[in-house]
Amino acid sequence: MSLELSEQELFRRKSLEELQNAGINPYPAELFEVNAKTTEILEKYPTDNTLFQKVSIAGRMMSRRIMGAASFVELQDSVGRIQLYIKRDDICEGEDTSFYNNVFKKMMDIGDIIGVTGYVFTTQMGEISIHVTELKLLSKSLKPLPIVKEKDGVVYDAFSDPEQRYRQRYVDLIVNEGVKDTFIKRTKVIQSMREFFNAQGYLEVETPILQAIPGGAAARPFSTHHNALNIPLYLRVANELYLKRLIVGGFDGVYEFAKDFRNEGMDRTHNPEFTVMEIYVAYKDYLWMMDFTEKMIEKVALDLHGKTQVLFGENQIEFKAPFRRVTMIDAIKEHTGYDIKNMNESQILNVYGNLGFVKDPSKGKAKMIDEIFGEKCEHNYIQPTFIIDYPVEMSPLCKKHRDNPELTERFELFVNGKELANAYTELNDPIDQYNRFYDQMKLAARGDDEAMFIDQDFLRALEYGMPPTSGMGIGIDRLVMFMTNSNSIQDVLFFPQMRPEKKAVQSTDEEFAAIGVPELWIQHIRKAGFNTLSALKEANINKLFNDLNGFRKKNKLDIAAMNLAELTEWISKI
RNA sequence: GAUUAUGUAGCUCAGCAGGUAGAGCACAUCCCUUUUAAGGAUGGGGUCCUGGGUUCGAAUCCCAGCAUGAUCACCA
Repeated sequence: MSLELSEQELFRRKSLEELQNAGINPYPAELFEVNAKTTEILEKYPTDNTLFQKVSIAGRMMSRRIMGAASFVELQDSVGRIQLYIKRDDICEGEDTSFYNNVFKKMMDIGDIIGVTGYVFTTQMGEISIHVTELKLLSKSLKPLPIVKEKDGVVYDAFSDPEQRYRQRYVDLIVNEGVKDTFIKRTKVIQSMREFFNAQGYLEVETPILQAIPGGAAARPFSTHHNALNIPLYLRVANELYLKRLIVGGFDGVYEFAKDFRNEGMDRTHNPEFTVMEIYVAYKDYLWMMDFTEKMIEKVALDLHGKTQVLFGENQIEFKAPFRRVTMIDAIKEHTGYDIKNMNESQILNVYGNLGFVKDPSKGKAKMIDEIFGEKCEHNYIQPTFIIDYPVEMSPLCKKHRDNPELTERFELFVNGKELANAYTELNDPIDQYNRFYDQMKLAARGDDEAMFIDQDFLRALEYGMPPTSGMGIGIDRLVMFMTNSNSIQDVLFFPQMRPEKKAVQSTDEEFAAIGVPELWIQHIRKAGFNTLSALKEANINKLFNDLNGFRKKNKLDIAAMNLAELTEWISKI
């Protein structure tokens, strides 16, 4: 990024000054009365063209075509765009045409926010437009916007650089069609789910983000430090253990839309902070929760799209309940041919090896089964599918299966080959829970760095008694990706995590002046590439001398040539 | 973290057998009273990501770094 203002930015700053000199406040304080939206006009006017004959509307000027004494402007408000027809004699008073010729044509630019009043009509080309009778500048734009044009669905000169789109999301939202809609849909997804939960009387709650023991999921946490208590604290990786404490406390159902934080890799489907909805309902089991989950997702699809089929990439996903249910063992049998039912650890190790995995003694039975599933099965489940009944070691917070103590009552929902939701019949036997935590410690000792810590207070809560409960967590970012046909998590987060932007350092004018650089030279020295005093000092003085005078000559600067003595004098003062 | 691609004007991109840096849009000036991504004419605008190296000469070739994307690893 250049430190200097571009020519276009300089023009706009000059226009700003000229506006002020002309007595026009480029940033007026008073409200601007708006009585219509662009899309509302475009929808209603064709059916009744007596409407909108005294319309007042505000937004951003996105394009401008000046045809002599008349101009066409595209005005963009929060919902859409409409064309304005601006005629010199209609916005000027009497013979004085300066408002049109100077203020509108010269001092205003694409990107400025304006308010207009006028009446709606249809142009000869058949486009519904506003014939402007009054025009007011509401906010001057000093940075030129990227100009994106579109005709018949073809976009020209799209603003597409991901770095700029994500770092400057505001620009992305202004110029790229459809970006706003994705985020509106994101909010609708959450609203739809909230309605679904509230209708059944479940309580939305908030639980700690800063946790002394980061529990509830096997993941590496971010750590921080609390000064007053002088203890380490962690950003939560899950809120599960807190929500279950609330079920112990006597709520029938609690849920939270939670930001979780995991200190792991970033890619198209992972951001360090992400949103998860977790819900826990007393006196239910995972079979009930499957019904509940598929109904919830069906409702979300209907609320967003009015139908249950949603296009994702090349796949048409059918979210109509009920979803298919497959046990993990059947899934592995189906996709590898191996029936691992009733196998012990060494038998599974064999299968694991046969399937081409590298044997690793730190990996327990469950971890191997999980890898086999992840590698061989997961990607096959394009249509929503519940995978159920996971091995017990993989699920330390989940109740053992009612029919088979090797398994747990757990399901994960897969869509388009990706995990979307995860749920259990929750473990509420405190002794069993203690033993499972203990097993996790042993796994940790074997080298599994994702094994969980023991949360003593959570065990204490279970000792008081937790009703049979089912809990479910669902990744909101992923759900939104599916519902908006977004290929990347960065497209459904307003501000995805990025590496910090490089900040170019620059010495101030005062610092340059302090070593004796004449005011006239300061900006030219910067422009010639010497932004800091230390850059001057480090440069070879003869090269510096040549560079600066070369710059002067090349740019035909109307200032005296630099002499070497003068230059040496500056450098000596740094 | 690994591999790889990309980084040139405000935006989108050409240029790269090494020899004065280009286009479209945007911008400026002038002309034009209803245009439809674009009315006409003329013009200005560049640390070719950064730093080294090779060379008489580097946007172009080599090395390192930075940023971004993709793939993989990591992520139940």
